[in-house]
Amino acid sequence: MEEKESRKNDKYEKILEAAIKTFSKYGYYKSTVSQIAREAGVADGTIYLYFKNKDDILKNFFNYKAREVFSRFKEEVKTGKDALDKLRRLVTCHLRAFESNREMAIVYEVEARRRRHLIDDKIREMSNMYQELVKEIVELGQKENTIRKDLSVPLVKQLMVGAIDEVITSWLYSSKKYSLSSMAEPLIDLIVKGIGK
Amino acid sequence: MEEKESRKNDKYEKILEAAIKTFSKYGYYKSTVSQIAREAGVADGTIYLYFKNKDDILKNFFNYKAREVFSRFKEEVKTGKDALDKLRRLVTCHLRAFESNREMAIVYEVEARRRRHLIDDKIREMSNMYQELVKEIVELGQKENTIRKDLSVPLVKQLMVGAIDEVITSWLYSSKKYSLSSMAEPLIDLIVKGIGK
Amino acid sequence: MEEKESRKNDKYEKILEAAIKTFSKYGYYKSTVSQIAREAGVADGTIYLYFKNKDDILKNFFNYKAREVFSRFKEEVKTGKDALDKLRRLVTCHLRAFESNREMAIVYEVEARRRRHLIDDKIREMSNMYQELVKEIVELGQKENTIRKDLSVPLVKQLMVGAIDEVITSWLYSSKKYSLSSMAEPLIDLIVKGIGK
Amino acid sequence: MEEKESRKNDKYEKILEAAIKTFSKYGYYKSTVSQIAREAGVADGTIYLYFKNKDDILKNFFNYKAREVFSRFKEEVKTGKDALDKLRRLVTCHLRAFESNREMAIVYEVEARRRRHLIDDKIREMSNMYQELVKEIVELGQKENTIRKDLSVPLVKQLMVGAIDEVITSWLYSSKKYSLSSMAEPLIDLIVKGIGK
DNA sequence: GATGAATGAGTTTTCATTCAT
DNA sequence: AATGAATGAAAACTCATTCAT
Repeated sequence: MEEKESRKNDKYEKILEAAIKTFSKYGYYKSTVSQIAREAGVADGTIYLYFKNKDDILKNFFNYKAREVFSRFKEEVKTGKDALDKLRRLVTCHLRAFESNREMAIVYEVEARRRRHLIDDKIREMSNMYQELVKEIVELGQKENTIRKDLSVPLVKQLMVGAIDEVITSWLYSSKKYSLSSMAEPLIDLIVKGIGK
Repeated sequence: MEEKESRKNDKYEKILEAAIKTFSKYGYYKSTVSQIAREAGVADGTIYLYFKNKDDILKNFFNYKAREVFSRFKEEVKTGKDALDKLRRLVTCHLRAFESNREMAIVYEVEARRRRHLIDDKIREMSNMYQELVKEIVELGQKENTIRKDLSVPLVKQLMVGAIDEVITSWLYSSKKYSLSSMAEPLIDLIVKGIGK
Repeated sequence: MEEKESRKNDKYEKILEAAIKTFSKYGYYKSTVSQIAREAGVADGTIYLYFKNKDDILKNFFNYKAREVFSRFKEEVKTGKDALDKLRRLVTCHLRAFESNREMAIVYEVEARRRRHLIDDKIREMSNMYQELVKEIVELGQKENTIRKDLSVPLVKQLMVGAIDEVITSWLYSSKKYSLSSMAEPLIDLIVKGIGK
Repeated sequence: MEEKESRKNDKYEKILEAAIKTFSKYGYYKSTVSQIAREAGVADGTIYLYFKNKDDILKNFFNYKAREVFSRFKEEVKTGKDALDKLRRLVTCHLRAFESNREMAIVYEVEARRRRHLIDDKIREMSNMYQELVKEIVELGQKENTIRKDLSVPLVKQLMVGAIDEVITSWLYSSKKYSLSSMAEPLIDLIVKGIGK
């Protein structure tokens, strides 16, 4: 039973990994179900035993793959001892996660973040979850008096999320001569202190 | 003669506007050429008199529509009397432009920014052009001593571009109870001073 | 009036020549009306002032261009003093005509001869006209006692027409290191004496 | 297993037969893929499981259908005991084959023979193969002293191929009151002895 | 569960033809 | 007569999805 369960999981994951690989290479619309099946080493029809349809594969990417990564973010934030430490840990962990899984990063950045309105509620919720983390940090920092009080929490959220995404995207399409995680410290410094003198 | 010229332009623009409207509503891939034609009030075949193919419509969006907006940015930056003024003008102008043309904003954010590698050189060039503006401002500010010197110009570029895009995207998918341009001042403040105390 | 007539003819012919050139290069179906118009130096619509439709251009090729050539054949046959002389003249004239107008030859061989059933009666009639010439020669030769009597006239017709066409077609697609008209004498010799000893 | 194999072949052949039927009726260009699918009793898309595209169907006709016929010709020529016997067998076999498969005959004569330059190498090779047979016979006859030596082999080839094709084509578009194979003997007689007295 | 052949709706694109100027 | 922009019907082809084995 246990074994059967894990077998099942095995195929579910294999298809999901294949999909990520394919989506990251050709984009969602130009990827065909057959391509994914071939990449996963299963028959076309098998995909429909694990997913409702093509769209559902993308949705599952978030529920399964991304949720896994995101929960690590949560963990890191929980571990941090104060707001700035939490912030440092979140950004570092985020960049490291995306650096070590480039294909996932591409699918997330290209196919999901920008399509919030088109996609499923689950995905939006996923996206919001991240933003909640940021909110948490900001509010804690304000209590701790390490973060300015005269600022709109949602805006800070947007600044951080936007900056991090842009750093990731730039790295994705660069020739990758630098490591993504090496950007963490300078980025945090910038977010905290600003560009002004 | 004058009239004929404007008529001709008329149809090119009409199709382009219809395409932007359609792309912004359904996304590039889910929009059909027939839909665009109907929206533009022309026959399907007419589209191919003005554009090589569906892809070419998107490319033209940048060359024609976006380039127009971007050159306004350039103008604003040129007008600013110092780095911080230039910065303020750029951000304000950017938010205003996207606020007044929501459909263009969606197509730009969703279909282009995230697809840099897939799309035409012209578009990449377009995208770079913006980043050059930011670079210009930063370097001027460093000379004027209003912007910190211990920072990587590309990273600042990423922070700013990312933050602005995120602010726009959030607004696009919000219920729009606030004006986008009202975000300019607080955003600039944040970028300049940071979140720290 | 006369001049206007000839002007008209001028454009009619120009289009026809352009069509032959185009058809010979790309084949009837892959040639577009626009291509023909461009080649002829007229507007697309102008073609429809001189021809009912695309098909009609092909039909006119036979009525006008080919008929002209074919009437020369008739002339030659009339001039010949006996059956074998007529035969020699016909074959020689035929090969010369097609040699000097390769494009017409291609259109005739490829687009017409093999499509007898698909095409207009006029074309079939055209095609038959040639075969009538052969018949005339054969029957005269039989009277003159220079051509065997124990043979079916239609079959001889087929032998000759088939052989001549094949010689032309082979030449058309050869590297043309030999002249087509040089094949006349050997071919006639073969038709008259056969291959047997 | 055996059955599955034959089933598979079944559909490939069914489509091919349907295509030949359709091509012979309307010509290659006026035949649509949908027509062929309907005729074959399959869905449009199914065609693309067995053939790369419409063109590929025509190419397969030669590789599969015609090659089969042509190899029978080879067999017959091999069987003949001397040049004239080989000749008789070839011509008779050729006419019989085309008589019993009229649709194939039309496609071969109309769509292929005249398009040698446009079509696939395979087809040209096919066409050459036949001409090689003729060459073989002629050269043997010259050794045996039953065929004249003062003649160009390529020209004889053209005479024969041209004549046979013409006899077939004439029959195809006739009301078919005579059998095609009945033309074999008179045709051979003509080729061997010529029309002269 | 797994397969993959078959489906057919849906899409892009072409091009002969028309018609207002 | 001449133009050429506009039309829209028609065609090839793709691919997500189904279902008999």
